[in-house]
Amino acid sequence: MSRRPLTIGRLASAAGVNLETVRYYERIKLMPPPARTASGHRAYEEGHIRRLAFIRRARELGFSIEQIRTLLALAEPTRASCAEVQEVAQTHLDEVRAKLADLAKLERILAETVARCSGDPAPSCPVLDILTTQKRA
Amino acid sequence: MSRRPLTIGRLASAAGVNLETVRYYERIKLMPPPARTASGHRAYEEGHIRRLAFIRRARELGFSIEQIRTLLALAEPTRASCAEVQEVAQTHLDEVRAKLADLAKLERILAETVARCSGDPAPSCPVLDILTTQKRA
DNA sequence: CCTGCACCCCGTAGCGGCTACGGGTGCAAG
DNA sequence: CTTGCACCCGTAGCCGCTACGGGGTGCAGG
Repeated sequence: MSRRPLTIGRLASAAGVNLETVRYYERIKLMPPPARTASGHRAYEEGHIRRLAFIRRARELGFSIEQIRTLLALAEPTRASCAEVQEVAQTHLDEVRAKLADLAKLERILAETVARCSGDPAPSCPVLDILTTQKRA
Repeated sequence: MSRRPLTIGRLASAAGVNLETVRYYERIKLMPPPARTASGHRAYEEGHIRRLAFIRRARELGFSIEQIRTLLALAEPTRASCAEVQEVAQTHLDEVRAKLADLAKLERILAETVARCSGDPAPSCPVLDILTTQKRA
């Protein structure tokens, strides 16, 4: 119920997004071009906050810009289909799981290797050993 | 024990790295500029393979280019100090663990949400709900 | 000897998803 | 009236490559 004009700065902080990012989203047509004041300043409405907040939460959940484009289209009131949304989300979940597995493997190797470090100013080091060892994927 | 000249293509495949990436590493001074044949082709030596393979393994372990620069300096035979190497690796391990934790949280939220999808062409969808819900970090 | 082809040369632009910079207006409070 | 912030715009930079285009080189087969 704010009466102040919805400038880009206010929109950005209302949605918890960087101001420059809002302009970027407009450039790549993720956000629609808003109305302008006589002097050319952007004038947003409540709906823009909701859209931007949606985008922000989707980004936090790691969805790509293109996936968000799809989700936004599917989120249109007339259009919503849980099955189609589920497909996008499942694809993303699969990608997240793949990255997670990779990162976990990495963590294990690094943790084991670092743990074997003496911490001495010695010339032999397990970390360098693992990087120098001839092993091919 | 190969007698064939070590061209960039051979070096790249010996170390398991893309050819363009080798030239990129040279541009950013991660690989030293090699000797050249009369016609200007790069002529590498065995040492270059070892250095490039080191870089590749470090990249696979997720070290940044700048971290690798440091590791390569510390790996110099005269220079090696396990304590200093350990510090770089520990920093990287901390970063990996932070990403891992974030990604795990993400995975849980996505998995839970997707699991609640009906799969119907219904207008209500848990995935859209979570993106539309007003919650601020 | 000539042709064809793989390999090499170089510089530059593109990817994703922003972020920063620079130089210019608009506008409101003190 | 002046200060100073918020906004305007276009462009370049970040990381770590990858791709593209338009050439030149080197070697094997015919």
